[in-house]
Amino acid sequence: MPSGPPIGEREREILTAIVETFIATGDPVGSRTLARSNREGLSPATIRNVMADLADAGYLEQPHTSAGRVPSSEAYRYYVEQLTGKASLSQEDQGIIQDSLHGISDVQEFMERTSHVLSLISHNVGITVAVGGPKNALEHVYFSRLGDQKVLAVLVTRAGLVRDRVLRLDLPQADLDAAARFINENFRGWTMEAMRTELSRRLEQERSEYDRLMTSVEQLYRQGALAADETAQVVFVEGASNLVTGEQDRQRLQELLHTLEEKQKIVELLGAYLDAKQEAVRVVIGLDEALPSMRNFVLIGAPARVGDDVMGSLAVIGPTRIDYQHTMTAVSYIARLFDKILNESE
Amino acid sequence: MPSGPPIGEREREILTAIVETFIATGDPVGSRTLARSNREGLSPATIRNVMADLADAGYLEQPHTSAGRVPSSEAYRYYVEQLTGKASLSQEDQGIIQDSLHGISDVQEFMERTSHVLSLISHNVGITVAVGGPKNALEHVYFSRLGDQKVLAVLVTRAGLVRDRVLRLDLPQADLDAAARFINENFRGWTMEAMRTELSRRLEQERSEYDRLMTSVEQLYRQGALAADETAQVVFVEGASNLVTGEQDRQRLQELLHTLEEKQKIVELLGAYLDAKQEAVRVVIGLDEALPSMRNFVLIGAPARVGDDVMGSLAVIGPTRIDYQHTMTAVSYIARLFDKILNESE
DNA sequence: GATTAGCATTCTTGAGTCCAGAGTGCTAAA
DNA sequence: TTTAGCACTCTGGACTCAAGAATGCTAATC
Repeated sequence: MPSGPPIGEREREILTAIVETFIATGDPVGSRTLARSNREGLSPATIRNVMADLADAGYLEQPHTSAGRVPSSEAYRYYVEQLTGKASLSQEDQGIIQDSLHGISDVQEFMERTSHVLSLISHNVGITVAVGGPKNALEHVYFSRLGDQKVLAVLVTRAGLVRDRVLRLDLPQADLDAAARFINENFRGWTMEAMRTELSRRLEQERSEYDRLMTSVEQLYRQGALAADETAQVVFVEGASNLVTGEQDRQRLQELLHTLEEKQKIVELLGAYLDAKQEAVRVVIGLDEALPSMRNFVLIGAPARVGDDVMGSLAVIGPTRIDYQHTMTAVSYIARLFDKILNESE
Repeated sequence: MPSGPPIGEREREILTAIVETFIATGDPVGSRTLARSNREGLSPATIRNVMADLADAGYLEQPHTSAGRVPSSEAYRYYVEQLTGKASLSQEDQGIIQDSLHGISDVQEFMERTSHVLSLISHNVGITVAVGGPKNALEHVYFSRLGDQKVLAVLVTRAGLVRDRVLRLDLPQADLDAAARFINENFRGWTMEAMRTELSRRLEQERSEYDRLMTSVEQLYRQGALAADETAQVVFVEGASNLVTGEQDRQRLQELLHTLEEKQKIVELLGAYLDAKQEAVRVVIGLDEALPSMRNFVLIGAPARVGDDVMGSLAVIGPTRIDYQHTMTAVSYIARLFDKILNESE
């Protein structure tokens, strides 16, 4: 689809104008409208010619014969690419962000609020994911006997993520302490994955010569005290109601909202598109490959990092008709803030 | 509105039939339709007379002159009241519930899944709230130094709720341990509210003779390590997308979804209507008094308790046109299951 | 050769009309 | 007390119609 002759200056300008007008109004844009708002006084006819070329090249689409043109995914990609990225956030937006995120030192709390803030200032869906996957480094564990048969297991990752669970176990506190000490001394700094593998190996190997300690550890392990699978990720999705205005088709709206409720899918989506390596804001146009219900939607996201550690991702999901410049600026601003605020305390 | 002559047997029967037909079809129901499905062969005309009476008494409303009748809130209340409550859950639903909730010992996890299950089997919005308010009894606290300037504070309530926060503080682990010991020894079993009051009193009083211990405690206190305000409640809302089908008005749908995103409002709503004392399932018809956007919506909820402790609430929110019998049965079933499963381990 | 004016043509959209269908209320008969 | 009959009301879908917005093409113009 992204074929055809290379785009010249005039084509570029007109394409940009079309994208911007369409984003602003939502209506297919015609040659006449365009001619009016054009700086150089090009006539509608000329513009029509250019538009025909752009359509041939796959940048424009026509809902029906006598409607204006609508940008294709390819057009949005092109548009985003040529954005300068120099824009800065309005005073007002900066205020909203500062007010909500100031003075937070808890990663999860930061992420929860961030998803909210993102949805507020983008008027779309704000999403944050705190990575809780097997790649995380273990900081320490803590076990505490609660009732007759209950044990509280708290697991802290180096990234500052805390996961707690109440297990059904009946072990004296002394044994729990011993088990915690054992794990903390042996596995601090290991990835969850490696820790689990090694632990399971040792449990297997030493099965014959089990002592009290290993019995406790095994029980805790079996009960999932050290679980850190994909499902352990923490996801915040906020602002789904913002989509009601945009999506006309009832059926599709429902599917859309339903998809957003499936946290697991969202994690996969972000995981697939936002790899941790790349630094800056990333724009993915056309999410339907990953999620069919997300046709005509885009993802604008950035990794959330503190220093060199990736703690998760921040993103906005919205229709292709989203305000790219503004949203990109906001996402990038918050991503930087994330680093800054949480770094202060390191 | 709920006035007029007492309802006789025939009226009762017809009113019930109207409510049930309306719930099933969603269309205003007319005398003709009703006459067809009526056991005793009453003629449309007779039914019309009864309907006129019921309308006078405030049980029926008319969208416009020549449409059928629609049940009023009063009619739903009456309908719910005369439900036998004897119905039992289908095998299939029981299966779904058991599969999702089996073997969970963590209150929060149970609640999270429950909200999902409730939305699944009611085809509406499932809501659970774990009480985290000031009335909760403290079980114990635990502090752990994380990094240079970070402290993890874990607070466990007697109800089994765990709340963790990372604070920005720089205290050696020894001091943290001392502070935790102090709080655990002095305040275990106190309500959060009482604990906070007493603590703040002592801090005030002994300000002059501060020792190392009290300094640590004060710092922790100030940083919110012991916070347990309303906002600390944990709320799970699931299945909002189910409302898309039901609500026709775009504007209202948006408001509705927006309201459901405001967790705080939801907590208040449940708090206002589901007082902990009453045992069984409660049905509240007409939520617009509390939340204007919830006109034409009902709440079907029950307290979530383990033994005598109230841990929160379970509820379904849906349109007045909800399947009352089924939803009530489901809510009550899960409420009992909650007690049963979590009690096993006490 | 690039640009533009002119024009026939296509397609959407909203307004207006019309009619069948469903339901009501009332009166009079059973 | 119940029911049949009937005039009347209101909605909603089908249809038509005209205005408006765009287009593509051809021929004239710079």
